[in-house]
Amino acid sequence: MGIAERKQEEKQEMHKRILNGARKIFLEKGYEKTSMRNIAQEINYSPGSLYFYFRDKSEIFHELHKEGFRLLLNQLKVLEKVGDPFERLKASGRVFIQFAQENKDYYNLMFIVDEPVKDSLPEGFQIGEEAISYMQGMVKECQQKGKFKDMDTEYFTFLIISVVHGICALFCKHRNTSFSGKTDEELMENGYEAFVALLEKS
Amino acid sequence: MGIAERKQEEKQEMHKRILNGARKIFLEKGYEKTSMRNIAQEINYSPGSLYFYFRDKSEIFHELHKEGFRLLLNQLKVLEKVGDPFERLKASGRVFIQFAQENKDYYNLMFIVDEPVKDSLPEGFQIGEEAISYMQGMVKECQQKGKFKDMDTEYFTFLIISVVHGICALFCKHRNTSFSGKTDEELMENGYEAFVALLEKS
DNA sequence: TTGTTTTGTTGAACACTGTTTAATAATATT
DNA sequence: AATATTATTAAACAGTGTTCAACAAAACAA
Repeated sequence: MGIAERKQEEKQEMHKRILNGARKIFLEKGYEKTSMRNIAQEINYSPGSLYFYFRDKSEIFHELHKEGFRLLLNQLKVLEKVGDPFERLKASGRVFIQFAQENKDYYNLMFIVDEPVKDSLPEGFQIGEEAISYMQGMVKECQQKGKFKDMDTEYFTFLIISVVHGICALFCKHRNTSFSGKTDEELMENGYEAFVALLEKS
Repeated sequence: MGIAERKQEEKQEMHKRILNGARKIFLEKGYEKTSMRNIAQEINYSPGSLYFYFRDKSEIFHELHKEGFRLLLNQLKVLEKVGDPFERLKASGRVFIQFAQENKDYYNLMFIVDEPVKDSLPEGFQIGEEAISYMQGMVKECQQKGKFKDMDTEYFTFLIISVVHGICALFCKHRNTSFSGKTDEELMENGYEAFVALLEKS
């Protein structure tokens, strides 16, 4: 069955080619302002053909959604070596914020834009749940070492996620231009360090 | 000039009528899924007529955007009587979170949806800046009373805003379903209280 | 009360959108 | 070589925001 095999490979190549074109346009113009015709034109295809490879526009988007999660998780992975859970926790936040800074559009696609959430939760959320239990695990480790002892694990985890996401979300929406002189990056990093300082006192 | 006066009043009435129809549809279906034709139909008008009163769809939206801010500020206003700045600060966060819970769609319009941000900042942002300096004032008051003494005022203010917004943003996007059993409201309130606990230790 | 100008309102049109589909071309199977 | 499968396309459909020429209504001037 060499032919069917080659066929499948060709199909996968086309799949990739569409995704590459779509990624470029999506990250350039955002979800709403990207049209199927834009994507098709980018790779010199007819708009209708896209529907041979993807059910609809949101399916293309979700593929990139997952891509973003893989990217982020890879960056978080290097922290596995950090032995002390509190240090690892603090560093995770920094990595997360850095990811948002360097991949603002991905961050938007992953955590803010909600257009194609629709009915069935996208697979990205499965990874999202993993990420949450990963965080919760770290918090628990910290607590076993005496940190945040009087805190409820779940609520505290939720708080930490909220802090980091809040910082990134404000950044992604440029909702933080009202602070004198300081750049977005300064605000984010020092705002986070202020939180770390609170944690350290706890 | 009694006639011109009446004319202006009539125009304002039409303005309001459009806004009322638009509010209903916007809060029902969100920004993207609301069309000018939807709004026109709601008030039995022709779509083109809307453009006699508003430059475009986003201008209608911004009017409601401002409306949301006025609503929120009114709710925050009752806290003026709270003498102790730290108590006032803590209560402000609770009020803010409650506002998001009770006006999820407004919150989306005000702080998350970015479709019509476009070029010139909407007037809502002027109010936003006021809100920020209001927060910063509270933090300063706290610091004068000995709280958060070793913290940078601006970064610390930014952190507080990030925490509260993060909690609300996760809620508005239903990105917090991965916590066992707990309802959204429980998570938000107890997550925030966990933060308050951190502040109190500081 | 005329005629004129200003103010509102409308339907039709334009250029776009996501998506479907019938026709067609290209390829694989028999 | 004939048939069946797979891939591609242009055209069409119903929707979008927005513009505009035509038209009606009211206000003003004579």
